[in-house]
Amino acid sequence: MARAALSAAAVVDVALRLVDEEGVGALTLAAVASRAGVATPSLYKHVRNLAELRALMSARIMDELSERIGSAVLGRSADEAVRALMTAWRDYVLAHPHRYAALGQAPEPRVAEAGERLIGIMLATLRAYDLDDTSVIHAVRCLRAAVHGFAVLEAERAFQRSEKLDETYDMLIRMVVAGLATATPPRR
Amino acid sequence: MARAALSAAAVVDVALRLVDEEGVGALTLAAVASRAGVATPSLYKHVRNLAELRALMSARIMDELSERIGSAVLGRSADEAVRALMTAWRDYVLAHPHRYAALGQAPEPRVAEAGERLIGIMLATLRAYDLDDTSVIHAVRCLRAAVHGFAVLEAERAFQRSEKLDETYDMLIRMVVAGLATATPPRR
DNA sequence: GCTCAAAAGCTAATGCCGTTAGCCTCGGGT
DNA sequence: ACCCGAGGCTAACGGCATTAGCTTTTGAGC
Repeated sequence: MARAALSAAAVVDVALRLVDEEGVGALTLAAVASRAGVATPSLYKHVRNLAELRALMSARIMDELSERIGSAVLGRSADEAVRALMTAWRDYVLAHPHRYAALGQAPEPRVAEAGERLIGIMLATLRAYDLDDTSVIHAVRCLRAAVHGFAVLEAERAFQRSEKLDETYDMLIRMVVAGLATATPPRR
Repeated sequence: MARAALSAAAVVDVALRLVDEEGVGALTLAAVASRAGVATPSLYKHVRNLAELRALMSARIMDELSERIGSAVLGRSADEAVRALMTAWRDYVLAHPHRYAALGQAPEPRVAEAGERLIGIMLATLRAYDLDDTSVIHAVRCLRAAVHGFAVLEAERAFQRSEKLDETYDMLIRMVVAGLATATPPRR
């Protein structure tokens, strides 16, 4: 082995800090290299190209998110678990809005791969409700849609009015919880 | 006036067609210019720069979306109107997935400006429910979150399982409709 | 019909970025 | 003591956005 200064993980670290501080638009190999104290081409020793860096970042973000949500859900079940899940999700987005936005910058297939764990957590959380196999899938998708939609919109400051977003999210949580209670397979 | 060959609107047209066919990643001034049969710098006679082009595209997309949703809601009220609104929204996304994805490429303040009309429609639609002024705002936000979240995820093919997305969306609609029925101001 | 100013096009040039090629240099294993 | 490969570097290319400055067209007013 030679100098162990940098590594793929370290590059991702630097890139994430950069995005946190300056937004997704500032993510450039030149900027990452500069922060890492290295010439731009040197990054290619650790990362295949910009696209791969984005994918690695997305995977890392998904992992962080899954971990937080996973431990938030631990020991709770049913409605309480759903509330904890949704709250933890938003807390993460509020803590790292740019990071969450970066999730949307990688081509979805790769993010999806990294997100399998999170989906697993959601599936497990919803198992408390008596839904048949296909209904759980639909329910997880609805949960994802609601939470992710809110997260994206809040992260990009799309809610303009002065009403408190905390209250809006409370309402969304109640909506989802109520919806899950009455969830039956769609008739069609 | 000189040759009226191009115009800001025409440039936006070309750009939208480009995005429809090749995705948001393909949006480049060079590509737009080539399609318009013009040299790249000529575009600057109609559009200030790439960022402005993106903003104009977003405004146009928002207008299209608002128009379709507006006419879908016409003559309906309450639950039926909400169902029509959500259905029209998704239909638009399915018809132009890349276009919908392009909405997220412009800095939100400008998209928001263009989206005021759509928010107005949603506010009007939800007036049928007996909500106080602040609750309507929260309700509109929840509706936006659910629909937009589903739209984004579907547009970027984030739903992997084989279950029918139509059925998932039915469930989401039922969830939202049920949620609106029981919407009370969050206590806190 | 002629004129001419401005609108709308063009070419050339600049600078940033991603990416590749090829070289140099450590430092750990033999 | 040697060597070899990991990990760094510089140089160079091509694509892109953007700017500067020129040329062409055209329609409005005479």
